Amino acid sequence: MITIKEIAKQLNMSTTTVSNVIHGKTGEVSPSTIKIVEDYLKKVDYVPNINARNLAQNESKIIGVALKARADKYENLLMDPFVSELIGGIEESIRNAGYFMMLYISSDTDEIMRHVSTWNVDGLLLFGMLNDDGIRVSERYKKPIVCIDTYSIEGLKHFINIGLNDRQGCFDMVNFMIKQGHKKIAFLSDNNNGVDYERFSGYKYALEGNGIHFEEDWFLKIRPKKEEIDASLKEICDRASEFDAIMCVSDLYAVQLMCALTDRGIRIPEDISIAGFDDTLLGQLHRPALTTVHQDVKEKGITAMNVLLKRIRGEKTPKQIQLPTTLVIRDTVKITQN
Amino acid sequence: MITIKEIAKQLNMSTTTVSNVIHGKTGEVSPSTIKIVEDYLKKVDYVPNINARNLAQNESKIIGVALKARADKYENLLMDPFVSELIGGIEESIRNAGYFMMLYISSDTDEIMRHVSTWNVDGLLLFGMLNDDGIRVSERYKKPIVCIDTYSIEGLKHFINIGLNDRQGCFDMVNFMIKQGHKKIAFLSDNNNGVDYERFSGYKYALEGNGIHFEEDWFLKIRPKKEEIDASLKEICDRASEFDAIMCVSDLYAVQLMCALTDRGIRIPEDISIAGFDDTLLGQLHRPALTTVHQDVKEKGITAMNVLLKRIRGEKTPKQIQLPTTLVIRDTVKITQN
DNA sequence: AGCGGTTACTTTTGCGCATAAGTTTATGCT
DNA sequence: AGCATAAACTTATGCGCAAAAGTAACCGCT
Repeated sequence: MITIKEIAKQLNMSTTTVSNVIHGKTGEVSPSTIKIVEDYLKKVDYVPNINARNLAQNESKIIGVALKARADKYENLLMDPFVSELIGGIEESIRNAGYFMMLYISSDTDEIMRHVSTWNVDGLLLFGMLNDDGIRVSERYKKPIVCIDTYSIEGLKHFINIGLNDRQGCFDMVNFMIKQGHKKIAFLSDNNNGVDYERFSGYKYALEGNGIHFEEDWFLKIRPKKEEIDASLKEICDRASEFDAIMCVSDLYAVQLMCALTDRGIRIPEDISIAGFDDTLLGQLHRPALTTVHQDVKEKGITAMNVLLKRIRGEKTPKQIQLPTTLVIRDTVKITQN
Repeated sequence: MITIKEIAKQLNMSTTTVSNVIHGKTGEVSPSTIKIVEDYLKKVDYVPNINARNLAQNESKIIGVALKARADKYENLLMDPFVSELIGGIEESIRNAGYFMMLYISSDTDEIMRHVSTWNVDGLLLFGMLNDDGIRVSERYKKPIVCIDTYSIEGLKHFINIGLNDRQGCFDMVNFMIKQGHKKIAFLSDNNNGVDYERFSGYKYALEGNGIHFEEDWFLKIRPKKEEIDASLKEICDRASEFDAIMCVSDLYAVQLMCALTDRGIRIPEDISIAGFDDTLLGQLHRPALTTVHQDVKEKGITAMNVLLKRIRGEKTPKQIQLPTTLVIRDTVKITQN
């Protein structure tokens, strides 16, 4: 690996001159020298040593992207098309901005924050809730942090959040279902926090707004662990006849549920209607095609990165951005002709 | 960010002593001093500056993971569940080994190699074919490179490859279909190189081995671009009646095709049988559930990383590893009872 | 001639760390 | 006592780069 020093020696000049050419400080160097240096740089295919550069400049040009995997949820967070689509959008933005992406998947916020500090990354994108302990650790990390989909009170206090109008999205969908004559609508989720809680709230408001009384046991709790999911889905299927429809907190669950229902001969949407949330490939490529709440995942990733980059450059940004949702009516919610 | 120098000053000792404690060189420091330093380190939560460390040691503890996106194929490679599952496996291995993952998605091999050199990454994992130009550039990069799923002659000559018995997998599946009475079996793919070619070969061998003559127009070429895929799928559906079955080069295409067929009232497997390849979530969560060739994607990622790590440590490894496939018989290939 | 200012450089310093080389003190051994 | 040696340190150097500070030559102007 050739260094500036070596180049300077070969060309009989100082390292500063070479460095100036590299950084396009044309005012400092004569045109003829510039030419000489540039030609030589090209000839030897000079590549700067990033560690040296970062050490000297105290920056890293790295954006940390931390996915807080919930150990109980999936073996691999990336298995959810929602997450991989998000990462795709983020990666693209990072690259376009001339930064690099350090992908970090862990369930240990502390570990994440430690790594981020170690690497001196210029900014951090957090996906998944931060517990209060994690927030405490992150206090020490002085660079910008942008969260995606956080509803943690502490998190919102400390960080910028790029979110979604989750409540509204679910509200709209449940309203739509009610308008189609559905009354007994269950809600399927694996927990009652953060995003899931918001969506649940939207669901509940829609019920109440239409004079439908929400029964506690309409909240269908799914256990997502690999070894439990089948049993969990079975329980839910067994209760399917109690409901007109099930509002699922994500496409992934909606599709898993539909498979389980179909396997038991329960027809969608004739016997029961299903709605999802996220509008991922999984729902698009299912038959019947999933009626779902669309969010622009890629846009979310891009927005988050743009905000982060602005903060890195010291510009002001809103503290909170909520992206809109739209309904995508396909074939899993029974339509009433009128 | 506290530095070793500062710590040394506070404790009235030399930086070397502090450094020695950090690196566990207990032979060089008295137990009492170790205690003092360790306590202080914990107290101030010392985090080493990675750039300085790497500069001094000439290493980076970064593993580059480069996905060569084919610009024509998907907007986002990560959209394919196969890819995201692979990344998940790789990330886990990298983290367990105490390294970091720099994810890089690009269609420009040159750009990738340049970045890799810049960052002085300790090793590189390449997914997607390398053109000869890319290989030329990579010559300059002196550290280990492991490819995943490469069949490029030049690539195989220069790098380690972790692959799959693609040919055998397809051969087995087509044989199975023939045994179930299928005769006119088409092959669906978007190109005729690398992995796709291998799978195609397996398909062809199986036909020939069973005395079925392969007609050129049994190769169904799909155009994966977003704006063309629907038209492309339509053309294929229009020819569906010509075939007993379609062997698809990937689950993604298989599922897309099934949707297109279903939408046209063509029943699977009654009217036509479909088989996929990869065994991703997409096929598992489709109904009818996709009959497909299974590969352990996560295992592939882990294997690739392990080989790479061995090479980084200077250990010997095989130049080529081929993972096995197994058939997963579900519901999209019509079964003949006998 | 003498001065300010500009151009085109070079020398020097320091980023934070690891480590080779050097120093001092204590310990063991004959 | 004298000397080798080990233990427990410190000092000094360099990784490759960026940038502050320094220098030397020259130009135009009064």
